[in-house]
Amino acid sequence: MKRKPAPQARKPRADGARNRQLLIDAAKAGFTDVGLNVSLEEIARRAGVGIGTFYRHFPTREAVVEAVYRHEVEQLAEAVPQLLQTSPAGEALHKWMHLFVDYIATKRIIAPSLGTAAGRSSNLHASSVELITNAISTLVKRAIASGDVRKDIDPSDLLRAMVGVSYGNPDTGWEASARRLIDLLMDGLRRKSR
Amino acid sequence: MKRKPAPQARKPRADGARNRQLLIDAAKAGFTDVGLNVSLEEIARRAGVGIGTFYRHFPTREAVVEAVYRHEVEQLAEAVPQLLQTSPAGEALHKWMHLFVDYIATKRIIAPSLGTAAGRSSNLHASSVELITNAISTLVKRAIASGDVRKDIDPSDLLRAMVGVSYGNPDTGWEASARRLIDLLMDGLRRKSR
DNA sequence: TAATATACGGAGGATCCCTCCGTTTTGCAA
DNA sequence: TTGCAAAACGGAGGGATCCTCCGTATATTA
Repeated sequence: MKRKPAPQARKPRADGARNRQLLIDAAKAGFTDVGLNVSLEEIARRAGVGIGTFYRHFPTREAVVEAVYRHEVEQLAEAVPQLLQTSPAGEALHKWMHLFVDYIATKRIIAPSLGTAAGRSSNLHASSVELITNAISTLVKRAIASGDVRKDIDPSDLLRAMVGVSYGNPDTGWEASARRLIDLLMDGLRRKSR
Repeated sequence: MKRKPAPQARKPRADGARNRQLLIDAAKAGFTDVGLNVSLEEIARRAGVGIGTFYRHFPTREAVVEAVYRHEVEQLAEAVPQLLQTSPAGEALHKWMHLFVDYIATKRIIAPSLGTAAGRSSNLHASSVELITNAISTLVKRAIASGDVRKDIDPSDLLRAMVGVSYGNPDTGWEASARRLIDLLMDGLRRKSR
């Protein structure tokens, strides 16, 4: 029987957190540069850490893929307040839509590996859908309130349009095309319905 | 400068063709038994050939995956005339629908690896869609002509229904469920609209 | 049957996966 | 500050896999 006189956990070590982030960044770079099958040792090499460190943070390849994806979604969500602070609402929405293209770009690469270990992956999917929906809803509301875009915009429709713009396309050159269409979409949004 | 006095190629060696087929069968078995990541050496072992022979037939893992898929589709197409010869048209259609479940079963496994080497894979997809569409159209037409099924059946709808039955389902037990639904579907088809 | 194009088989070097453990660093308390 | 223990680091190394290369065996043709 053990007492637990000090349930207060120790503060997580700074190097641990730093290396974890380095690994996630290196993994994303590796996926986009080399492909979904980058060797885990190369990811560790890019991050400047030993292979042992890699495996302590991510016990399986799946784990690092999931971490990269989760980080992408979080970035998308966290960008919202920051964009709203530094740009007018309409411009914030526009910039965010371009961030979304980045997000889709990496998602297209790692998607085949995301669903592999079924089960809890559906949780991941559900929570990411929610985060993204909230993000775009907030941005649209603010842009409507500030008069930057027309009033009759359903955030879900806009989201679907962006997904369609990014997914329905052929493999090569989809990204440039998606960005052009996003700009077009934004022009349309700005035509106020008065 | 070389002449080409005898453009007639030599007949392909029998052992080569045989081993190629053995490898495709072994690969399919390996994918379903072990998973998409079976080692290529195990596939060669199952086929009873050396690893060198494997690589001569399939230079990459992708190549063998594609060959397995192509073979599945071909089997589906080739089954049509044979079924029509040995069974009444309605039964032929019913049997073929069950073959289709087998096809989906392996497709579900290897699909993540099919799109990997983009580009010509779209050709593969297009041609397989065509083969399958032709197959089911032929069967439906014959079954209608023989009076085995009702007249108002659109082969494309039927195909979509079968895909939906097989794909919309959860991971475990989908196959049994799909087969039950297929039988149900067939019962519905047999109710003549007169 | 002889000749030769074709296919076979597997050894071996390179790479990758993952574990294990001695060493180093960091946070906390004295 | 200093000392200590928890936490993290790094990389050697065994096992598995990938893929090439080349000597040997076999089918086809004449």
